[in-house]
Amino acid sequence: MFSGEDKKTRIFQVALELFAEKGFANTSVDEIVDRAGVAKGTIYYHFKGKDDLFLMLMKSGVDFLNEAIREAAVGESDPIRRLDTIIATQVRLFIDHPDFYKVLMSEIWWLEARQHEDLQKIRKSYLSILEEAIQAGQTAGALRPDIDVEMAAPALFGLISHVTLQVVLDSPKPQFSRAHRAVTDVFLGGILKPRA
Amino acid sequence: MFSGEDKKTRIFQVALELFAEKGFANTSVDEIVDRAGVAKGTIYYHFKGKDDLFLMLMKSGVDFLNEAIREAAVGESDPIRRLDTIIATQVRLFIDHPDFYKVLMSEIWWLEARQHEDLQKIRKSYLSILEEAIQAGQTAGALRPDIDVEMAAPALFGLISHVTLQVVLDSPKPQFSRAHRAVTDVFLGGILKPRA
Amino acid sequence: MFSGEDKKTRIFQVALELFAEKGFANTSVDEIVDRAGVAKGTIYYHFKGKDDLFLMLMKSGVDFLNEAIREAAVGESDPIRRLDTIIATQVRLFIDHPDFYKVLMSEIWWLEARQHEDLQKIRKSYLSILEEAIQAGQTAGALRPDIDVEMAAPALFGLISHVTLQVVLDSPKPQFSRAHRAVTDVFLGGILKPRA
Amino acid sequence: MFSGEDKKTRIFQVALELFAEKGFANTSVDEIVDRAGVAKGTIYYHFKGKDDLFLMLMKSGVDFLNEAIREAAVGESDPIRRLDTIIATQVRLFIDHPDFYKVLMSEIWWLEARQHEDLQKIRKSYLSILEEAIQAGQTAGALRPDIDVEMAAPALFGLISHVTLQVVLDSPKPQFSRAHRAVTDVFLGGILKPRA
DNA sequence: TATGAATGAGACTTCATTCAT
DNA sequence: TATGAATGAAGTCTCATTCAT
Repeated sequence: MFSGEDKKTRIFQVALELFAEKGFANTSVDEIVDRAGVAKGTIYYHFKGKDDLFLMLMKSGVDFLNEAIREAAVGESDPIRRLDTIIATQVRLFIDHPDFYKVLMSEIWWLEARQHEDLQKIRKSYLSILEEAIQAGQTAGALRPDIDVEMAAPALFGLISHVTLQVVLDSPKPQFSRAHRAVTDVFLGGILKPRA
Repeated sequence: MFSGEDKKTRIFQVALELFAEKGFANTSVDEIVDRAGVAKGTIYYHFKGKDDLFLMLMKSGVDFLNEAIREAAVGESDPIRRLDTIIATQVRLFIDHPDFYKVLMSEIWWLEARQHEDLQKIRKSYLSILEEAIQAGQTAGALRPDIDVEMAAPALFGLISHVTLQVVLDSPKPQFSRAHRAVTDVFLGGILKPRA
Repeated sequence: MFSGEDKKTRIFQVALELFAEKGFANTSVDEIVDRAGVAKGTIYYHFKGKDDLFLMLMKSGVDFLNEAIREAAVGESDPIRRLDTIIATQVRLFIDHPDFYKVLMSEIWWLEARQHEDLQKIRKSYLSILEEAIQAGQTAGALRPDIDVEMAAPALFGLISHVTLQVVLDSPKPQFSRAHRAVTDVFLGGILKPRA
Repeated sequence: MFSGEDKKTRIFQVALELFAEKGFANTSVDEIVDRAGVAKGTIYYHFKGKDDLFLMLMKSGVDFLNEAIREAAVGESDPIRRLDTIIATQVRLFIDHPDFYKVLMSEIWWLEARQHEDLQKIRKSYLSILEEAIQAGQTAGALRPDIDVEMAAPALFGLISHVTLQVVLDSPKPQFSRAHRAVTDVFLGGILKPRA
């Protein structure tokens, strides 16, 4: 016997699982209800529809990410350490919740084309967090002054997500430290050998 | 009246357009034939089905990319300049064919889950080109020895694709040079201010 | 907080409103409870189901109509004035409760096909009131002897309902007198110019 | 083996039958395809959906009615005979196609509430044919000058439809002449005994 | 007397695919 | 080489109804 919140939560979890396994479009409502062990109507009692369920899922995930990053960065006054903390937090989340980010990364390309203005906004708000942190570092004189800040934010995002994807695909027990090091090495230091 | 090859080509172009606009799953065969101005059966005369059309599309695109990169890199013996050439080529292709890469970037996350073993192979072969180039640079002593080469390849890929996406989204006339500079700046030099 | 009777009454009113706005089949129980401000179960506490609610609604409406007509006609001994009174009463009711009659007029065509035997009976009983009144007038020699009485009753009903519908559709403040005059003019006198 | 037109026609006929038997809302697409002996998709190949099928049905029926009336009335210069011809034509059509008119009469009440602006227009255009004919008779001095022409048209329509309904319900072999006589008797002459 | 989460049958619709021409 | 009417499995969603509280 489950309370109402339990069933809604179960649907949430199962939907995320399935979307991550097969993608949004290839997951049917039937599959969700089968695996969740609820009746078909229950989905439609709790959500407006499949799209709505997806939107809620993404929203709550991105909100969580934003919150986590803000929280992690709040104590850091040193700009570089703040940036590093943000990176670490995000890598950690990607590795802990690969399902979610797989779905997000896949669907992010169609955000404009649909009615997902909400998510679109959230994406921008997320990028702007990165942007601010980079900007702050630049203003403080810790980062190269010629860096194109507007580009650096999506660069960091792409970097993190693909490195983490690789790590997740490679090993059953994904290593946080390897991914984290790879990202910071490349992003902060570049791959070039520093000239003496 | 079109010759057979014309119709097949048209279907190819239109399919790519639509997949890029709405995603693979959200594009129906009806839409493709409508916009292409051919009859429904024509698709099935030229391709085994929708999946086959998609696969052909991706295959020809990635083959083209590989070929272009190989061609561009062939004359360069200096490892850093070779890497830069590869980056430039890829940024150029991303900007010239955003439709194709949007689709590719979206579907890349499901490669394992489906019957896309072919594409999976192609992805690996592509990453290995990057990997080799980086490895060569490292061996030659031009790159930092502590770089995690296996991670650097996907890192570069994510970096390029997201920076280019940003550039494409931002302006109707996407600027190659800005994207290229951003990628090389970050990837090669990192964002940290070099210590004097 | 409403007493039980209040809620039942509210459901009645709201259901009639909605059935009139959108038809029986296009009105969902959810809509009724939403607009009535009661919980879903409450409908099923007070009524056996949606059909039952509908039946009760129609029944009470037709009963009311019959009662009103009987009451109005009771004092009239002159057959023509009695007929006129019946017409006036019905026109008045149609105009005062357009919602109800809209629903009735729409559903009347399916009486046979469904389980609405009750309503079917009621319809016949209603038509027979008209028939009796016409018959009485004919017997008394006030009406043309060649009138087909069995046809005249539905004729009158159709006449009244459609004239009233027109009046209701035409103006926000439907005019009783215009509708009444039109019906009696046509029904009693016909539209032909009397021969001198 | 049926040609394409045959299947579409079959769907048309069967849909009308079923809508007349059970009403629009109570007829499922499954029932239509079952009785028509076609596949489910065939409906959606020929029509946009169930609503569209219904609309087409009503449209073609009302068009036919309008055309028939116009054709019948065209030769008649005498206003009263023209009116009588119109009535006769309509009664004839009602009796010959009771299915269609049952559906029309039932759904006509919800025309405003839906997207049926087309049908709404058609209804008005139909009423205006009646109105013109009545107006012409009045202008020619053949009809009572005090008749409210705007009301007389819906009056005639309601009269015809309900009288015909009665005739159809009463007997398996509906009698045209009885219905026709009843309508003209009432509408033209009224039921009052002419004063000497 | 009243509630509302949960149900599941069944509704409408989509769509990749086939096949006779 | 090309067509397009036809298909039917599978999809999303609605909704009257139930039941534990």
